[in-house]
Amino acid sequence: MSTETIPSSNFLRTIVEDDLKSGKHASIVTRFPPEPNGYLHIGHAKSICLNFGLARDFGGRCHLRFDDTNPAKEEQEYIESIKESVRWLGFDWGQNLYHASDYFEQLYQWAEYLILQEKAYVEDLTAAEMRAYRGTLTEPGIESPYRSRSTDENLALFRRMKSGEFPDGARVLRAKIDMSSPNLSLRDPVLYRIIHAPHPHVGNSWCIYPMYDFAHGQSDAIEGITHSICTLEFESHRPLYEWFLDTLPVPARPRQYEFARLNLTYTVMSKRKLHELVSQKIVNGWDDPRLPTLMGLRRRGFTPESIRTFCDRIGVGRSDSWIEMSVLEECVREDLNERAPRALAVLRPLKVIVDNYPEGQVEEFEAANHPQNPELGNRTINFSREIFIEQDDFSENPPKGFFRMTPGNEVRLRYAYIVRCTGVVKDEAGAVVEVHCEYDPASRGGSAADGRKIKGTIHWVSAQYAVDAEVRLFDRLFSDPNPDRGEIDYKQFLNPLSIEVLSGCKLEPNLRDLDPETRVQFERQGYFRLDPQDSVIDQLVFNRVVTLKDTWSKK
RNA sequence: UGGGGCGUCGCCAAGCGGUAAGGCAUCGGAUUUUGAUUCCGACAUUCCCAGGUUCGAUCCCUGGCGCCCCAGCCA
Repeated sequence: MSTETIPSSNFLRTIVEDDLKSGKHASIVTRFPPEPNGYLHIGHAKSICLNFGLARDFGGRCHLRFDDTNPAKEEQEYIESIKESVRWLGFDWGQNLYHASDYFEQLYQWAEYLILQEKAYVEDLTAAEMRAYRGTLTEPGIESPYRSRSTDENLALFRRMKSGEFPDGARVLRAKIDMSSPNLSLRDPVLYRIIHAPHPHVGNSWCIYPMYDFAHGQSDAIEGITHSICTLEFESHRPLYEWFLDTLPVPARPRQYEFARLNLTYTVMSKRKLHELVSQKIVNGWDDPRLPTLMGLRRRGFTPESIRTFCDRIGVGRSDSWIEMSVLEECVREDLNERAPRALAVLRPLKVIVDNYPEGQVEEFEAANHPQNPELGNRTINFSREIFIEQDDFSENPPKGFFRMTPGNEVRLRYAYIVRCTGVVKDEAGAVVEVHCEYDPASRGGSAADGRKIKGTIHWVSAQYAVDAEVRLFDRLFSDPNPDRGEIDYKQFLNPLSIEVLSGCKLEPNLRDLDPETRVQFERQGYFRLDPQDSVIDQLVFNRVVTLKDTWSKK
C-alpha cells in the first residue's frame, strides 16, 4: 500500500482544468524535455511528476523528448540513464519518445524560411564582438553591419555553413528582431551555430545545430504539445518562443508556462556542481548514494513511491523556494515504516555474556516481522549465552534519563529475556570490552512473570549465529543548509561524515537471504537495503536509507 | 528607477471579495517489548509595508520595500 496523495491544487492544474472546461483543448499533451548532458536529479523528478502527473490526472499524454541540440555536451550514456530513471520513477512515455534532433530537417527548412522572409541573417561578427554589440541591461544594442545582407547572400552563406565549409565559431545564423528590445533575448538571438561534432542520436549528418530557443517551441508545435512547462529562468524567453510560433508556419500553438525549480537544503542540484563532484571523485559516481541524483537515491534505497509523494507534497508554485531535507526524509520513512519488515542488527557490537544461561543452550524465539502488520508474519531468532548488543546501549555512567543497559539495571532483550547487568570487563585502556549479566528465566519472550514494568528494550543478536556485514551509514552530503549560496566555495561545506563505513556488524542470520530490492528496518536504527553494486553472498553490504526519528539523541 | 517575475507560520503551500486548509519542523501529553509507529493537543486576530475602494480585502487600486531571473555561438 502506498502512502501517495493526490497533488493539491496548484496554478498549473487550475489552468489545465480551465482549458479543458472551456474547450480550448479536448485533451492535453505535456512533455518532459531533458538535455542528455548529465544524470537526472530530484529536481527533474519534480518536473517529471508534474508533466506526467498532469497527463495522467487529466487524461492526456506526456512525451519524453530529449533536448539534444548541443552535441558538444551530450552523450548516449546520459540518454540511457535518463530513460532508466524515468521508468524507475514509475512513468511510461509509451510510444511517445522523441528527440529535438528528429526535427533538425524541419527546423533547417524553417531557418531558410526565415531568411527568405528577411527575418534571419548570417552573422560574421565574433562572439566577443556580438557581445559588445548587444548593449547592456540599460542600454540598447547596436545593429550588426551584417544585418543588412541580401537574402541571396544569406541563403548561400547559410547553406555553406550547413555543408561544412566553415570552422566552428566562424559564423552563426541570427534572427532579425530588435536590437533595442528591453528583453535581451529579442536582440537578434542566435539561431544556428557551427559545431563539427558527432551527435549521439543523428551521428554526423549535421555540422550546424539549432539553439534551444529555435528548437524548443517548434518541437512543441510539431508534437502538438498543449502545455509546455519549464522552469522560471525561461520566462524571459517566452516572447521569443512566441515570436517563432507567430512567424513560422507551425502546425500548432503550444503555450509555455513556468514554475519554480526545486531547491533542497543540505545538497546541491546544479548540473555543473554534480558534474564536478563526480569528475573530481569527491563522490563515487553519479549513483553515489549521497547524491540527489535519481540513480543515487535509488541505490541508497529511496523508493520511487516516496519520491513521488515528495513531489506531490512540496507543491508547485512560482516563488523561489527551499524545501527542507526533512520533508524528503519523512516521505521515505512514511513509506518504509508501512512496508519494511523488521530485523535485528547490531552495528557497533559489544559482547554480552549471560552468566546464568546454560552453556551450549540455544532457544528459538518468535519475532514479528512488523509490529503493526501481522500479515508480514513472524520469524524465529536464536538466543544463546553470548550475544552482541549495541555499544550505545550500554553505559557505565549513564546520563540522566538513560534507560538502556547499565550496571545493576534491568533491560529487555527484544523478544527474548529480561536481563540485569552484573559487571563489566575492561581493557588496559579502561574501555568496556565485555558485559556480564544474568537473565530472568521467568521472562521468556520478554515479559516479566510478575508484571513488573521494564522501561528499556534493546536489540541484540546471538554471537553464535550472527552474520557479519558491512554497513554504510549515509548522511547529508553538506553540513550547511545552503552550500550553494555563493561567496564561499560549496565544497568547503562538504560533510566529512556523509559516509561512514562500518565493518564487522552483526546481523540476525535471516538477513542472509534478503531480497536485494527489499528495504528492511533494523529496529531502533533506521531503514536499510543491500547495496546493489557491492553486496555479494557472504560479503553483505547494507546501505542506510534514512535513520529512524530519534527523540532521545536529540536531547 | 532596462525588462520580466515573486513576497500567506521556521520551511513548503491552499486560498481567486465574506472573515486564514494541509504537510514538514517545533513543543506538550497518551499508548507502546523499536526512546520508532500510532494517537490526542498547541503552533498566523493575521497574509512584506503604507494608503485607498468596499458593509467587508490575503484576495481589487495606488505608492513603497525586499528578493529572484536575463547581457552563452548553454539548456
